[in-house]
Amino acid sequence: MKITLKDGSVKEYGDSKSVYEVALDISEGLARAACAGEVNGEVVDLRAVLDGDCELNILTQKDPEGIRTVRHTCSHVLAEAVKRLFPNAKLAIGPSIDEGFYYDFEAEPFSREDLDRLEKEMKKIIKEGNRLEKFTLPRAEAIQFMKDKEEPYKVELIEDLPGDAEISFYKQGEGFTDLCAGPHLMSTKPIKAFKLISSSMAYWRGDSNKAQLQRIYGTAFATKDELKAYLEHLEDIKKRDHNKLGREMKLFTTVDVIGQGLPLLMPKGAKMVQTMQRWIEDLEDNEWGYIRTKTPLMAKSDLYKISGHWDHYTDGMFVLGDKESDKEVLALRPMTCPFQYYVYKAEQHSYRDLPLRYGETSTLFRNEDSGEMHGLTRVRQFTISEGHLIVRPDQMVEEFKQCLALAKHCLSTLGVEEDVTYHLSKWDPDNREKYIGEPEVWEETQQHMRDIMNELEIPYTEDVGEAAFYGPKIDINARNVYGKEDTMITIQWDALLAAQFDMYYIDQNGDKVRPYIIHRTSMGCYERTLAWLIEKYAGKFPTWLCPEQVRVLPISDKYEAYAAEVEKELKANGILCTTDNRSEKIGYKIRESRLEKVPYMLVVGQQEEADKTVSVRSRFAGDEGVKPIGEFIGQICREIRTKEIRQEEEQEEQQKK
RNA sequence: GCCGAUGUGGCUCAAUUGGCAGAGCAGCUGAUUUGUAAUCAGCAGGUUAUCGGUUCGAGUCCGAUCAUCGGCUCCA
Repeated sequence: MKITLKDGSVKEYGDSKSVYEVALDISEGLARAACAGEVNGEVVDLRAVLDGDCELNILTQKDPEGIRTVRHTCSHVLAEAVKRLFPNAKLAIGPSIDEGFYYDFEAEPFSREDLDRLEKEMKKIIKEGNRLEKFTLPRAEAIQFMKDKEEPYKVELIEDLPGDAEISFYKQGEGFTDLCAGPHLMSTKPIKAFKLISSSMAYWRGDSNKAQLQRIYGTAFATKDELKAYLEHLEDIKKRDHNKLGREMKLFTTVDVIGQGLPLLMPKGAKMVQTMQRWIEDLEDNEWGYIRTKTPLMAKSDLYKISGHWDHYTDGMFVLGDKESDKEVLALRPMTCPFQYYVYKAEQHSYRDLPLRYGETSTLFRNEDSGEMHGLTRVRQFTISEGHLIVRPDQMVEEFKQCLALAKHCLSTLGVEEDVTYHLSKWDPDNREKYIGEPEVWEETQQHMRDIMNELEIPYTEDVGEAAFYGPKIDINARNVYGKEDTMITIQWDALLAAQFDMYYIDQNGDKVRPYIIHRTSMGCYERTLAWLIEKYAGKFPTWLCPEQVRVLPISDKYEAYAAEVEKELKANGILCTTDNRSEKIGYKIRESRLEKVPYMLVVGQQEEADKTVSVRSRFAGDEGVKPIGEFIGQICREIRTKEIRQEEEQEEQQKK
């Protein structure tokens, strides 16, 4: 047998070699191999060639499916190691995931030392290099097989499979056999580089009423270098974690006695939020036809009873007073919708008035479960660029599109347009009590939203059961540094709540007609967006967002007066500016300014004072030379006005000791 | 909410088996007056998250509370 690999290299095997042996040989060199090759002069997919004989797909570890297979096999090696060291552990499930794999066990919690021991045992197993052999059993026999092994979770898994299913197993050497659909490597040997990352608790089948299992996370790569790079990458992204960097940069903090999920924005963080808020409010009002409202942060329970939140959402609300009593009960608002509806209802509206686009910078309160709080991304109080559009049905599609366009504009201005995914969040027809309204309305609305997305050529996924209780929505999600997704922006289609609140307009014929409503945000909530920006830019924000845009650095106190003059002139132009008047060397001041990621430093000394110039040093280009003050002001004002995102200088960051 | 880990000056971290809470950076004071990533010296700063317990003695051991972090979404 002669195999020509994609890279042109040729491998020859004697006829006595089985396909298994050939495949194994190639799989050992997976990093170099390719999944397509030539066998005896004919181009074939090696997967297909080998499938028939031993089921294993030959894949390169570089192709995503290949490395998945390696990781999946690695999770079974972990399972074997756990059974060797902790014979009483029960096996649950062990899939490969985006950046690695995990396996759930019923066992005592694993410590880091346990993980280290398990890693050693896994290395041993890999060295033994046992062949993985697949076999199948009819369902009844499979159940008995796992019963004999005293693996109740596996029994449960098999019991959930259809009655006529052939259940597949992998025998991994003499000591260990696991239930698995495959595919797997044919041997444990090609696992060249792996690492157990962490352990934690997970519920059996993700259900908090079911057993608590111990989950071990790990990862595997084709080569040791790739693993090393990945682990370094993990260290690296920790440095831009908003929860660490945001505190270091004094953007926010938390205080024990204030409480969970209630971060304090420090002056620099507050300034950034103010910058964004002013931008969004002016943008919406001046360019996108919005009008502003300012409504209360709390209301009587009566309001939430009308909106449906009292029935659907009380667990998530802060209720002031005794819910059971007859006395007046207030609740902090978890959303602004009904408040703005009453603004609408306070006047009578003609069809000519519509659409009405109400915007509000609105602070909301949501009583998240105590374990859910995280930095600035999951909090109990937050402020959102919220808005509700009251729209005639015939205007709905166009207005919805405009909301998407505004959201995209905000994202691209912030420089994060490429980092998001779009999701059509649908209702769940099998869980109807969670939603109000008729199935036909839901299906029709969802189809409208599909049409809009397709017309705008925005790629999106459809997520069942993620809708609001009153309507489907488009969610725009972003990943944090750890790859976890959060919703940044949401635009919701609501054909139902207007009836709930008896909202109407008068049409051409003088009849009362129900409007439709769009609930939307343009750039999401300020706290979460700030967190996202911290991670996106690793704290090196575009100048327009920086809480300190310029720092004036006099060479010595002889030039304090001139520095003050420069600062005054910058501030008169709306530039956020400070002066470092300490009696330190210029190098020290520059170092500190760099570490605090201030975009522009203006060094001033004798020469500058004499010529009325500034010596510009920036985060983007290093030394930008000496310029007249007016020229620098013109340049930075333009950069701020256009919200330019200048390319960062390629320079080794010196680390703080 | 649940499981686990963690909690020592503003920050980063020390403190043998329970035995005098310590350093660097930051801060303050003084000296220095500096030309593009760290000038020198001195001083001050802590009820070891909070509350309780064990002990002659607790940062260290035990319990509770609070907070922070990881996980509870990926389904043989």
